[in-house]
Amino acid sequence: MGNAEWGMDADRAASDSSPQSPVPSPLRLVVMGTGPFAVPMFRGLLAGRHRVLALVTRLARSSRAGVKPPPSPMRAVAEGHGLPVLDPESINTPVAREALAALAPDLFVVADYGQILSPETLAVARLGGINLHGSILPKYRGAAPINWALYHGDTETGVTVIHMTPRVDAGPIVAIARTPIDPEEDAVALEQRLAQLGAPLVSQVVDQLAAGQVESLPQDASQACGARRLRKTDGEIDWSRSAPEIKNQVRALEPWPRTSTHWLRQHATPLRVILGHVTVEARTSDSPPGTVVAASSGRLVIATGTGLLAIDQLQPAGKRMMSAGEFLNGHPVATGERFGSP
RNA sequence: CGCGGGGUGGAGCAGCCCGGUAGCUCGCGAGGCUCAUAACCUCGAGGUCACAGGUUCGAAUCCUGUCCCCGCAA
Repeated sequence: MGNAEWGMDADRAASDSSPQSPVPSPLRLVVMGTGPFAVPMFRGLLAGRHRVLALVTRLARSSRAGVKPPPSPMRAVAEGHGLPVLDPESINTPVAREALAALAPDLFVVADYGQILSPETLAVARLGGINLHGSILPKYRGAAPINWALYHGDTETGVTVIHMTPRVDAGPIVAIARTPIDPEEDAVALEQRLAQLGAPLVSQVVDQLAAGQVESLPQDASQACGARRLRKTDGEIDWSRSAPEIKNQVRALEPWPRTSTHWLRQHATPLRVILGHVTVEARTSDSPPGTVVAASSGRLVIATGTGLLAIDQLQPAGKRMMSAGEFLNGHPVATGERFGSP
């Protein structure tokens, strides 16, 4: 359901060249993507038999004065293939739509792009658009599905390809793939894996579209939940949460905004530290949340609301990520001191 | 010219404001203690104090410039 129109369009596309041929005509694709999540999919399409006309990506802004922004991975791939790159401030202006229409695309293939396509923009492509999303929809609709899955301690996730509709991430499901989450996996690693998982899925769906053989399922809206964009403040540790919850937070918020707290040291201003790898301790303690219960022999252990959390790696403000041992060599943390918000 | 922190033996830091022969916690080497040890004790090696210039009798420390790292902000 929901693909009747598609099927007719795709049939027509196939019959344009050779009505009886088992190999339908290649589609004219415009890929939209910005982050690393979209790269494997992009490479897969470039290697496939369909025609990639252009990349649409978000405008690269300089992050620091006098320093060039790091080249976006998607842009680099496109330039490597001599593809045109469009980076409109907004994809939904008449000007941007004209530029897209000039390419006469059959299909938009979108992943980790950063802008929401209006119905008018979506209509520029003959078959509309498909989107690769980093969750098992309808769970975690929105900007940060991978992060929120980790944050909530999910043990399974996946990728979903949907037919794009005006409602964000709410379109009918065309393909889905699942994968278990490793308890130690962080958002960067999981995103890489999901990107790899999604790439062949997208190519397969594009092939099916070309052949007019797409089946889709509407999402069960009653099961939907959101995955809103991350905020800086999501990275602040509330030590009254449990040790496993804080560990999930640390895993989820890489590479941004990361998870941080402050060493509330005596006779000095609080020192902000970002947490790297942490371990949930089997022991428990009666100390109030945020209290240092061990700070020697290379081990830094903090009491949480439920359970103890060992900080294995941390990065003091202005410094690099270092082991707890290194940190303790230069910073006289004492048991009984507190970590928390200043 | 967005704001801020920092570059000191292999690691992490102090010293800098109030210039005067380099210190702490580790690591490393040798020896000792010990049934034994990542524990403890003693001794030791190892430093262009980011780089360049300036001020000074004398600069890690003050001044100027350069390079690099990081946090915030986008």
